[in-house]
Amino acid sequence: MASIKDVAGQAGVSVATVSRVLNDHPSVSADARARVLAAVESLGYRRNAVARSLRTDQTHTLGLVISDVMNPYFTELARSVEEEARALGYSVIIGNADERPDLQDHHVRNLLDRRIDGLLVSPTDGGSPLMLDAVRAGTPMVFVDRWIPGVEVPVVRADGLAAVRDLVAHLHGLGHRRLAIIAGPAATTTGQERVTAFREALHAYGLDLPEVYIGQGDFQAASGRRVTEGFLDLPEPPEVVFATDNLMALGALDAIRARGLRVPEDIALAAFDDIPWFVHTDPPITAIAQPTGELGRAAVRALVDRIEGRTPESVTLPARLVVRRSCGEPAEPPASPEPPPAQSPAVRSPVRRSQP
Amino acid sequence: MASIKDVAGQAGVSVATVSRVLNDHPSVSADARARVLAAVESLGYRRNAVARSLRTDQTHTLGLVISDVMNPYFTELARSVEEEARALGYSVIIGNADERPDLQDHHVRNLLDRRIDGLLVSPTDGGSPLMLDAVRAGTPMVFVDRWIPGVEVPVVRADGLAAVRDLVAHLHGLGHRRLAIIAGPAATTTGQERVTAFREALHAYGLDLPEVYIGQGDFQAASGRRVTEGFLDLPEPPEVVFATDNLMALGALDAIRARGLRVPEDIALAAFDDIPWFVHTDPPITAIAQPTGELGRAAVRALVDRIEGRTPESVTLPARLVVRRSCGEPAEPPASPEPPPAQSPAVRSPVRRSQP
DNA sequence: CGCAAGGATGTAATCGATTCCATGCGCTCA
DNA sequence: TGAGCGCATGGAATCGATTACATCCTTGCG
Repeated sequence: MASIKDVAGQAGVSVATVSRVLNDHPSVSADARARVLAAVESLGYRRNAVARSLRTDQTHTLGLVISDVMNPYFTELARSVEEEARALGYSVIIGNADERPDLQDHHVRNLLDRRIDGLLVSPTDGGSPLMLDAVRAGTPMVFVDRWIPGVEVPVVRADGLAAVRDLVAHLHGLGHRRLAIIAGPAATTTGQERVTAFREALHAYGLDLPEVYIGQGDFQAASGRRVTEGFLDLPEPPEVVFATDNLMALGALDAIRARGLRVPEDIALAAFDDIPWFVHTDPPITAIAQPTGELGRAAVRALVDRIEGRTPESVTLPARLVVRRSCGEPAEPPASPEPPPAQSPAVRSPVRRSQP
Repeated sequence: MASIKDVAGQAGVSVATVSRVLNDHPSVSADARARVLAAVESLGYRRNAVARSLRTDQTHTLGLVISDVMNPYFTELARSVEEEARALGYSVIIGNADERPDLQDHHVRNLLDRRIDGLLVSPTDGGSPLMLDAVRAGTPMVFVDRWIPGVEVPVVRADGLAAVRDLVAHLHGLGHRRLAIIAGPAATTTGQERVTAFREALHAYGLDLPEVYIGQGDFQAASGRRVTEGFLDLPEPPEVVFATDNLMALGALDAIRARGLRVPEDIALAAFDDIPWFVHTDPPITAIAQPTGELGRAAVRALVDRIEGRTPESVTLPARLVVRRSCGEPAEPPASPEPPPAQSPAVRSPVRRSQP
């Protein structure tokens, strides 16, 4: 492949001049510029990003370590991250951790070795020494969706508190009293928060969240299936299962279907994370929707701010409830719930599909 | 960040020796090796992949340019590609072309600039000059799923011919006679092939595929919706809609639902590409399943073969029909179809997992 | 007319590795 | 005992860019 030297030779100038043309340095004569450009064209020269990165110590690349690519939520996140990064002149290398801390470490190490300019992480666990070291060493980093407490890194995430309250209000309004939850890994912030939010919302209605109604999942479909089977085997099974991510909801649906039970007649189902498919499942699933695209874009902006020397703040965007049929009752007018926290009315707008 | 020089200083040896230790060159005394390793440890040294790549002219990175990340089929493909690549010591940079030739070019250019060792592409169109140049210049390349005719590049793909025949047999057996298809872009091989296969299979049953029953889609959900609406507006609407990818099937389902029609009672639906969600839609969708994971792995192996100097062959794996309820009739025993081409009985075996 | 200012250009150092070549040393073997 | 071999090691070139510094030339102004 042609190098800058070849171009210089062909154009009859020095490599310095070629480099200046390539970087639009002002101090180049029109004549020289034209000759260089011609040479570039005729040789089909393309700048070697590797050499350039070595010299400038910038790769114009962002690393994104995601918990699970097969999860549509993260896929959408990845997509918006790439789009925004591209708009800002960066490329993105995606690492799929598959909810495994060891894989997460593998990718972080790999990305660091490649000298990416900054790292976007949705941590699978409480943070390995490797990641903490990277933060300490000053690697620009931003957490998305999940984060690691006590680490000085901006966090871009959705706040589901109000939406979970709306969900509980909705469920309570439909007459449900025995509500169960499929939790995510305790090592993840989202895993914990969602359970806490759910429990508190229940308390507000004088309801309890007994231990047997808390199933330990891992954000994967199989665990949703397993936990749901456990619920169904209980002497007094719950009336509602709330899966804290979309894959576990899918697993729950599997398990329920396998027993020959119907949703929502025999048992209701709700999920955290809304995805296009939820409109088409049988029945359509009531879910808490995150502003995924917005999150991805905000995360990239924060990271790039950090890379370019500014000091970004954490960003928290609200999630919202999308009511469908999986909890009983056709989706229709709010019928604002009765008792306690009447703040934040349930939003029922259709699922957004376009992007801003 | 510590460099090899720092390590050399700390260990009291030359950089050459450090490099030898790092690359396990045999000619290093146990003593020197130990001192280097200790220095590496104490400095937390990590090899700079950028510098290394510049010198060795290898990045140990594969580029994957995919037509659409939001399509679960491609997501799964990407995942398996990354897994196999990792197993072989390569990283993967994914570029999402979003079915847009310009974006595809952007990514190819970017990846080439980054001097990736090889490129995996599922082309969005007939091939831009850029891509053809790259091939001519000797960039190791492999096409996955789709390909560009006339270009000397190995292709790893699924053959849906037999499965499409099985599908038509199934539909015919259910009494359907007016079958329509939502085609993909004519610029893609898969877009054309699937229509051709469908038409021929229909012919075998003495059926015709009239122009009005061929809708032009673009592999995105919106086009599936639009085309399906067109079909439903016809004086004589089809009895079956066959969407040639899963997103267009989703769009078709949308459109059908929006008219208040039922699947399969009012109109049947089938799709190319099977995805986990099809089990849970209402009704579960009959689809042609590709051995996606296997395709991804085979593609990586072929590409790495090519990179390491061997000369890989193209690989074609069979797709298979998965019957569900969306075409009528509960899914049950094959009930081998009656009339013509009795060859290639519907394959219902589990997905093959072994490699050639 | 002479000198300073500043534009255009080239030379060479540099980034962090890898690797060829030369050197020094200890051994073996004739 | 000395020639020769091979191992361990260091020096220095190299990959392809960027960029500080030096140099030369052209202008403008006093």
